[in-house]
Amino acid sequence: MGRGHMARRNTNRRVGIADVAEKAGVSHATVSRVMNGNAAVDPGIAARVRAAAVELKYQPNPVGRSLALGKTDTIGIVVPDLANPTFQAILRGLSIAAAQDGYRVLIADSSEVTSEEAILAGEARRRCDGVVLCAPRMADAELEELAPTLHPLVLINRTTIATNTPSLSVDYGQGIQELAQHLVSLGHRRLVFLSGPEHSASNRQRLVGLDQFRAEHPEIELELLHGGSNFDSGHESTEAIIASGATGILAFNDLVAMGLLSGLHERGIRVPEDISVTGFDDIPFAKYTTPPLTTAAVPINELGSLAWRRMREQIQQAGEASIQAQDEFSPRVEIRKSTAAPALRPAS
Amino acid sequence: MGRGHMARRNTNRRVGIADVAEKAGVSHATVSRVMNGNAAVDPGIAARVRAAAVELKYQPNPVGRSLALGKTDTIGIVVPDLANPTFQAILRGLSIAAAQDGYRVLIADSSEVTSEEAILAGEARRRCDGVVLCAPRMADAELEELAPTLHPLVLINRTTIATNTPSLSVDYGQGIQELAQHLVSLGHRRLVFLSGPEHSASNRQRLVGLDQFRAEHPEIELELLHGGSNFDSGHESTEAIIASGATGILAFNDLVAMGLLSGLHERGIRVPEDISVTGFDDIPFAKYTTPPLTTAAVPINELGSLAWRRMREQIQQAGEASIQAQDEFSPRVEIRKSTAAPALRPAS
DNA sequence: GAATCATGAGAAAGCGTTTTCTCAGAGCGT
DNA sequence: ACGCTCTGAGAAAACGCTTTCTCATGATTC
Repeated sequence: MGRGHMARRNTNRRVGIADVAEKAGVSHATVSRVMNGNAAVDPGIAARVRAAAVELKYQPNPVGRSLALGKTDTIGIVVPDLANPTFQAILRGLSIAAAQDGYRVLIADSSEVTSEEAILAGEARRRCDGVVLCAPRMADAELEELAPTLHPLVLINRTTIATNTPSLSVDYGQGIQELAQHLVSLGHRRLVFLSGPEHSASNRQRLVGLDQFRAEHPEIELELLHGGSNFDSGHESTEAIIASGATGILAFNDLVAMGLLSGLHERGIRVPEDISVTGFDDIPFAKYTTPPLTTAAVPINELGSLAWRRMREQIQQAGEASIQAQDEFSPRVEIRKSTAAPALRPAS
Repeated sequence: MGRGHMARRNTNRRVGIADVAEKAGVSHATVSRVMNGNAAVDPGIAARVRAAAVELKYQPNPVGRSLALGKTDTIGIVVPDLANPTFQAILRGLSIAAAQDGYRVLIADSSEVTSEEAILAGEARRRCDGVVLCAPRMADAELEELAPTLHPLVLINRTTIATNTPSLSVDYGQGIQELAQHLVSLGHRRLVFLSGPEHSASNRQRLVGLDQFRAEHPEIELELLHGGSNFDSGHESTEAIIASGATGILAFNDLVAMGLLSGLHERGIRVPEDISVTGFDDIPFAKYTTPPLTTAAVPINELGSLAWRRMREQIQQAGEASIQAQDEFSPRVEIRKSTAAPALRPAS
């Protein structure tokens, strides 16, 4: 009995707009108006409403708002691995920048499972006003197909052919060339590139950069060793690196370099006296390794905040489809102590 | 003209339940039923609906669902600083564990601004089904008052008096005692504790642990130096540490220890030959520093997943208020290479 | 003083779902 | 055959808010 079949629910219910309206003796429309300052409302009434609101500790339900407004004030980010400092930094920069504009970020960790990325991104998009996607291993075709469905979208380290999705990328090809150049100018003649995951887009970029390097430096011996993208894979490559006889090692990234550093240390190989090692990314820890790591610094903190700026641009100009910026960062070689001239030219 | 004043919107509209219903020739109620498998529905009709759904690529709008269901399948986490590996690890563990149960996580970084934490937590709570709160510096009174309003809540490294909010904490007091004990048993007699942020709850715990240690070891000289919680503060303390004349340093955490390590290295002080240094937390990088860091390992990956488990318990037993578990982890001392017997007993 | 206008508040539709309520029709027993 | 129960589908309410529409009231103007 009672008026509605759900009347009972109203006990222990969270305070809603209706409660405020009742207390202030106005309609909920008016409450909404004063809360959002949308239309002109009599100052006296407005004051009464506001008083009622604070007294009841009224806080608008964001889900209701979202449904009515068609926006969630939330953006999603999908990353392949939250354990990677690079993605941690992007997430952090994004979160802080977005927060400044009143947006929150929802995170989706694909745990390196490439096949899940598209699904996660889609789900995130439905819950959020936009998505920033880090999917280094997703196939180009899949990305191309997925991108338009995600629309407010910004890509990290990937680009699409269609020019309407902004992307931020790092010129890994140039960075790795500069690192190689650095080693060569120190006197190294035998290098090895300890490569990253096979299907990683950024690894491919490094590879083409190194091809170019080879073309320009035919005198340099540059070997390629397969590895992964984390500590352990760097550590596991220690023996192979030693066996290679190279004096200069280009590790896929800082994590790999650090794993390698620790492996070499265990084996009693001195860095940089016996072998020079470079990383990539300049994660916060890179300058605290022993020896401090020579690496290619990518402006990791800016990436996140710029990602947000690009996202915001899209959200604001909703509709008016325009060509989006494709930002590319040039890494800057950060010479520290893990590289030096090779001690003696080894017999070749 | 047209039927409603918003009819125009229906162009370029996302496909909704109504579209599926129309295509399948049923009511939207029926579509909902087959999508959720809630009530029995004729297999033939169900098939028709499902076909229509896939053909239109229908994906239910989560905001609509959330409003109707009163849940968002999302939990929030508020952390003081996403740059800290400890919180990164908690976030990661939480995110992965929650994802396994179909939940997502929304992140709120308070950027160390204690006064924002309560607000952020409140906002997060309104958007989510629960909140996990890391607020090491929030005043006890404020926490006590805030906790009930956040209800499905799990606290990290904080506890409340009211026994109905689960909390996960690390026994920092015990851990620091064991580290001190370790140094003493190596032969150190002059120690300094390089403390963390003044109002940090976990710092206070370390302090009481050390008081107890002092009581048990009146013969040991234990000085206290004020510091912070990150790399830089550890680095900045280098001179003070050297000046202290101590041979065994208990750093607030691994970050501080690493900063100190690098500062000592720059000054030519050898670790562990001249000075022994310990950290706390055992962040992933701790075993790759040079020398590898002796530290107290907290099961950082478990923290996140256990936080989710406790959260899930609360979400499931919604209503039936029961006493919640207060989990406490005992850190395990991880002896590596940054600690050793002091070279010579310095003149005292 | 009557007609016009501006102001501002309430009624109601709409956002996209789920779920209750209700009722038509089929199947069954007697 | 009649009425009964049962199955299953549609109508409509509900979730909590925003916003359009509408209309009353008081102010303004000729």
